[in-house]
Amino acid sequence: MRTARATIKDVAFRAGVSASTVSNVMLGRKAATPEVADRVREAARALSYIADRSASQLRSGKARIITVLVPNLTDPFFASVIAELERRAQLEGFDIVVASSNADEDIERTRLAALLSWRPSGVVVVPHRDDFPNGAMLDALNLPFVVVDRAASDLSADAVVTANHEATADAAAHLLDYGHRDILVVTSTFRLGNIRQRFQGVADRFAERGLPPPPSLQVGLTFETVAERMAAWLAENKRPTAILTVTNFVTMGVLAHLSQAGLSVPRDVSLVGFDDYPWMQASSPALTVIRQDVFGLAAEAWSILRRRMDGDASPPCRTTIPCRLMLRDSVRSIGPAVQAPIATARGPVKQVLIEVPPF
Amino acid sequence: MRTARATIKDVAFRAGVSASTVSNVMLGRKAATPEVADRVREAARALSYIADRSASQLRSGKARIITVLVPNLTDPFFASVIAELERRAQLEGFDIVVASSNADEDIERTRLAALLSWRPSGVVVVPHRDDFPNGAMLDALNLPFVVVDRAASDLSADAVVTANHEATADAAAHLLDYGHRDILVVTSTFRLGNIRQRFQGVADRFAERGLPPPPSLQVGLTFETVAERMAAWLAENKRPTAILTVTNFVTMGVLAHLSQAGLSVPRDVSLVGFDDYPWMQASSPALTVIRQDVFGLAAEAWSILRRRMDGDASPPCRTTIPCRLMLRDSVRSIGPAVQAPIATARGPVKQVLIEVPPF
DNA sequence: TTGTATGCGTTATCAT
DNA sequence: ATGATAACGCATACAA
Repeated sequence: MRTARATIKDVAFRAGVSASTVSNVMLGRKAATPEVADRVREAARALSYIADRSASQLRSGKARIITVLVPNLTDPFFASVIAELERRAQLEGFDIVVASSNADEDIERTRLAALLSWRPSGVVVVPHRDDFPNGAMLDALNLPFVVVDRAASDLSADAVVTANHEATADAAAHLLDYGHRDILVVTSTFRLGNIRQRFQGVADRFAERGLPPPPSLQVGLTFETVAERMAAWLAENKRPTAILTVTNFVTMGVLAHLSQAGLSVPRDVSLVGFDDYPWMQASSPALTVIRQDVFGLAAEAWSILRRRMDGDASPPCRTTIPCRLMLRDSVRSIGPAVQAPIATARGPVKQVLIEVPPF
Repeated sequence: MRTARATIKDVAFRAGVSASTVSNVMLGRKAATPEVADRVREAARALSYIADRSASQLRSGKARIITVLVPNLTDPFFASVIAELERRAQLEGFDIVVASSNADEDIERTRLAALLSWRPSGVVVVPHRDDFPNGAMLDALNLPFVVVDRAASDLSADAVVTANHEATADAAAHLLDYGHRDILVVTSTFRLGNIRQRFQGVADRFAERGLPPPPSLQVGLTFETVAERMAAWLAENKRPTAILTVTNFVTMGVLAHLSQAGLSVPRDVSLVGFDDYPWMQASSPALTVIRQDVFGLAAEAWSILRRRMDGDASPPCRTTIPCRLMLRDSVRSIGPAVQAPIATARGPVKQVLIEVPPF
């Protein structure tokens, strides 16, 4: 039961017109006699005609494809960015091709090459390293592309990044205001510049208050190592009064360890997490977190891409998207001098539930 | 600084051979003199040649594209399925085009049409309804496709689904064994067959034990409504001793409400969640959950797709992937007669941490 | 307003 | 083993 796919010629034949008329009608490029147009559309419908993109793209040179490359597709941060890009792309008739690099240089290069074979209109990349050596491939093709989330400050490419330094500085101030001095900053790895910035934000705020930088701990990139490293660190060091985690993934790992170790938040230790996903409010207590503006990141990336696709050739630009500290219940006030009582601190921040699209 | 993209002819010219030879060398289809092959590869490298998919596909008729359509890309369940499909596709040189339907019939149809214009080798769909009316489009094209997660039992298409009924029946047995009789089943919506099955699993296990079906609550599809409906229900009904949630999303919402309401798990109410993501272990206490085998679902979907792409024309098949009840700490034993003490119940289930790929 | 002719970049066929 | 040629399905320029 082979059902040969209808081509433009089949439609033309059935409608009793030429292929170019069908093309014009389907694309709405030229005015056609209403009656002819109807016949064409009727024939197309009857044959379930769907234009072949390969042919269309080959001929027109226009792709309407955005390719997205991220380290992995399971991290909710990257998944959210893709979701928002797809939503915007859909509105303007672009399709999204996704690929993951598994944080590997070679895979990243290979995948990028595969994505480029699509002749996409634009590319969005979250590189596995913030110097993005594979970016040269994109530069050489003079192709609109945006680097998201991980971009060295001297990277010569359009970039959209989170206000890492500010965000953690704010969080540090919050912890200091609540009387915390023994703070542990738990990071994934300092090989990533954005992670270094997040630590630096804390250190700088500490310095402003005349304090030495807090200790930091790198727990690596796999979930298993987090609990392990946390346990080892806590065995050798005095337990801090507060922990600041700098990725959603580390936040999960640290919480899992605390839970296993029978430590309660915020009774035994206060916590400020990173990123804001629904589960962080499902957590008991609801977590005080640094909310990255994922929509803002994706929106800006899309906006830049659109500009470049429209021919904008101005120098590379870098946009920094601010975060917001969501005050909830995982930080408790300790010590005598609380500069910012809970009621006040909560004031400016709306305790909205995160909106989740229907599914 | 326009950098014209190198075509196969450019490579051929530079290597001093014909386009056919370049094609043969690049695709490794015919044997070529090693020296010639090297010259071709060298030229290709020098020109950063990447074959144009459109042209290649148009001529060869082979696409190496899998398109995936899901209700939304933010739900971790769908995101995980896509991640695993991408991983497998990558290994065999397929690319993934993704799209979301926003759980809307019309968008689903439109997106499906857009995806089909790629002439994909295969399609994976999580339809917005389990009767999947838009599946006719795929049938008509005689295109390999697999329906995942939501598939009416009489759906005439390859389908991979979770063992919904079994899974919740097991969970119900667990709760009953721990002495719970007042159980509330919180669902998203009974419009979905898989959700109805999940409730039915509980009801049937109750019936086996001579008990009437437990109450159920539909909390809808947006995060806001969950807390609202939960609050309303609890205001009018006696608090159950245990809650069973049947999606990861509902689990989050219920936990968020319990946290807001100051109710502690499992002290005030026991909970069995659905799906198993890292945050469920980060939760305090670690949640007892029904783990859907996302990898299994994706692996089977891929396997079917491969078979169909290889020409298998046997009748549609439906595969049911079993779940696993992960016993952790959110269910407490109540009442006098505990049939299965914690130590025993924990025995067969390894308390492994979920492996998360590096990012 | 509609039709004819051409070519996009590649691969398949066939000839050498 | 390599090359010449044609054709995939469509959109465009131009002719009618």
